[in-house]
Amino acid sequence: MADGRVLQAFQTRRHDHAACVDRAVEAARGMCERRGLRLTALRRRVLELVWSGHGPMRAYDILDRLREERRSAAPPTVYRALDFLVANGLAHRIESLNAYVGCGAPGRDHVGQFLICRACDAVAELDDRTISRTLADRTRAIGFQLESSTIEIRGLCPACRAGAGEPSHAV
Amino acid sequence: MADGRVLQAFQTRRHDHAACVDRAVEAARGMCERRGLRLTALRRRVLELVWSGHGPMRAYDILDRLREERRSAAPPTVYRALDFLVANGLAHRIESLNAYVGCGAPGRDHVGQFLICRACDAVAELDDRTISRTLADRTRAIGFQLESSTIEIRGLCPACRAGAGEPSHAV
DNA sequence: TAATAATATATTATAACATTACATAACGAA
DNA sequence: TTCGTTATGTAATGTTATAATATATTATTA
Repeated sequence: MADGRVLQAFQTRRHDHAACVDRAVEAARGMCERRGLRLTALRRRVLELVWSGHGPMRAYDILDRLREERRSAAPPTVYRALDFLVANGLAHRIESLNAYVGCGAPGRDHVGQFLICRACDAVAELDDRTISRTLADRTRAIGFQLESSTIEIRGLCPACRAGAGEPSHAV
Repeated sequence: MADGRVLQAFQTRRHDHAACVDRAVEAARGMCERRGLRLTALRRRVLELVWSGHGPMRAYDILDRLREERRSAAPPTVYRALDFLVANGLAHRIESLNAYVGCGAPGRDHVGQFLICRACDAVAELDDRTISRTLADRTRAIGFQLESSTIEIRGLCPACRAGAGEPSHAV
């Protein structure tokens, strides 16, 4: 009943974030190789920037960072790279924020369910089968054919809810 | 188990849409009166424009229509009216479309779950307690405190799924 | 009913988000 | 190498949304 998983959990303040980024890039490299996709330097760099925190990154924030290294960067540069990442399951777009997060389980077929902490700005990604099955069942019950879904939940993450102590955060 | 309701169903092609608009305006008037809110001419007109179809209306489309009658209309004019309508439960914003729909059950306390037909552009609004309870249960299970949610489902409505015949549409 | 306070709207400007269109460059297969 | 494909550069513009300030309208109450 309660299968499905937390694909990207809330992180503690002092986790090794460089390792998160490395893991994401490594996973992306493997996935692209297997599928014959080109993880170009630009796409790889945008992926790193998307992963520069565990919080949502906006396109123009990424663009600003990119420009520091690549004079030619312009809006299409970053939007094209983001489109590639999203199309191939390496990142997700958060509609309610016009922003992007790295995918915690690239390659795994899933619909994302996102928990967004309003206090620390971190995002966790779920693939909870109970939720997706319920949505499928209930929409089918009224004759609607589900093709894709946007599930974005705002609230307080466990650490921020506890208040002080060891809050998780967006890095 | 399957309580909750369809707050705004998909409509048939030939339903009396003027009656939908009238009903929405009448409900809004009653609700504003009970709560001491001012349903000004502008807000009422924007509500009518939001309801001019059963599909999502974008702010600048509303603005264009409004300008035909009110020379002074500018972006803040329509955004302020939309903010009022959304804040008071008379309309909902569809995040994944940057657009707005009239609420099918103003006054009723509910979280919206939206079914958006990609073929005819119509939107149905659910308040399915099985879905909302599942979301609450599953997020609580991982320690997250849910405050609000965005649930937007894309796919095919019953009529468009059937193909020909009597497709529903956005009016 | 005139003064006042609160709310709503007008107006101008600009911020924030995203795409179009076309040129050039890099890559990869024949 | 040539050619076709894919990726990136470049300029302009389209779309969505808000800031800031002024004015008008409405409601209250002295």
